[in-house]
Amino acid sequence: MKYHHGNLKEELISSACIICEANGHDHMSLRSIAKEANVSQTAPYRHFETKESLLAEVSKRGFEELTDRMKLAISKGNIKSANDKFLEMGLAYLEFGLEKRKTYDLMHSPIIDKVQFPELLNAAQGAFDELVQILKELYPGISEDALGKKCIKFWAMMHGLVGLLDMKIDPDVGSNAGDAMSIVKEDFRSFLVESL
Amino acid sequence: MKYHHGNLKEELISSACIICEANGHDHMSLRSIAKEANVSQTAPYRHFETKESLLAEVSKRGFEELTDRMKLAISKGNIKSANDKFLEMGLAYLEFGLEKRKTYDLMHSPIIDKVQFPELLNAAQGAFDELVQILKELYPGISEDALGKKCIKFWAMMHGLVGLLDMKIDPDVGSNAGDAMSIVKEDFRSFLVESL
DNA sequence: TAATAATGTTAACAGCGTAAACATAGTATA
DNA sequence: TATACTATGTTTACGCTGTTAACATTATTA
Repeated sequence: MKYHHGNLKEELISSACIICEANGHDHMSLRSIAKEANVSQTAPYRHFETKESLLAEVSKRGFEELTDRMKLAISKGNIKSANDKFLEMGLAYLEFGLEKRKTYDLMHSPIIDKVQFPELLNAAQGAFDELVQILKELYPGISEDALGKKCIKFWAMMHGLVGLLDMKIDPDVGSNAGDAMSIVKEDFRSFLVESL
Repeated sequence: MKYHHGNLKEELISSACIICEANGHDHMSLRSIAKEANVSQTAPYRHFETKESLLAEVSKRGFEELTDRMKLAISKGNIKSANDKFLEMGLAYLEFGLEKRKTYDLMHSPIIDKVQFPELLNAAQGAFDELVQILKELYPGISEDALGKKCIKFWAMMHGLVGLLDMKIDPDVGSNAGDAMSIVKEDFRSFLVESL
């Protein structure tokens, strides 16, 4: 049993990522993460100033994965048109939000002030930039102003869609035709096309 | 100094509403609320099973206020067309989300399982129904299926817009033309019109 | 009037984030 | 190589939290 762990910081982060996605960030205690790493309850403080800064790291990795997924989605070999790229990217965003719902919640939780964590802010901006790029391709020659509005519109819509699925409000207006997720995923293409 | 407070439940709720909006729901302790009501730390447990159920009540009142604002917005005397009604309602939604940001966060926070609080679920559905009604007016004779999609689209967009403003991502794509809120509010009408 | 229900208090529990003081291991310098 | 320094761990302790159990007081009902 060695005194120094050797790779504690990394293990704490990846543990935190797992626990966060499993339990939600508000059911995740620093102490339990430390215990899982077989380390004393205060050991994390050699690597993170506060619990919040560990959560910021988890959030950052979330945005990095989201960015990766968005990039991957538009680089699939058989996709040519900007339109298709955009739709694939939107789907990738949605899928990330649905698959990693708890992490997604953390990423958008007000408990972490992104201004206080520049690297996190940067990671979030990275994902947003993917949308900007694809919209520039989709609307060549668009003015900066119009582009800004498009970005807001689509980012908001995608973010809103993910959020909607968590609300238990039935989005299909009274009928009981299955859960929101399947509806959205099925119809997402036509849904977005209509919005273009 | 009387032993029985007389109106404790109501006072706890309204205190909670205020503290929640001031500090955010995760910086609000049951004990502090009890103390503010000059009552012992465990007194709230005579009226609420858990802290969560008090928060559920706060959330419920949030949805009720949101619904009221949406109703009020479309009943202004000088508004005639369904189109205008819809835009006013959207603005009302946005304004609520921005003015009562912390409460809005609670209302959409995953820490409260709406299924566990039927009255809360009902209140949330009430707000959603306002959107459904105005969209039915806006698109007379629309199929249930198409209506469902419209609802999802606009609810998601409005919810997403509110969420966007909290993210520190600069939504105007690089320029520094002020904060997101003013941009969105200024351009909201043309923004939504474009989306209709 | 007596019993009961409603609503308050006090005391206590375990879990939490965090700080301070201390211990050990690895690294750089003389 | 010996020594100082830094990085990284542990132990202990503090105040705050949500919640439960046992008890006290008031209001209501039979």
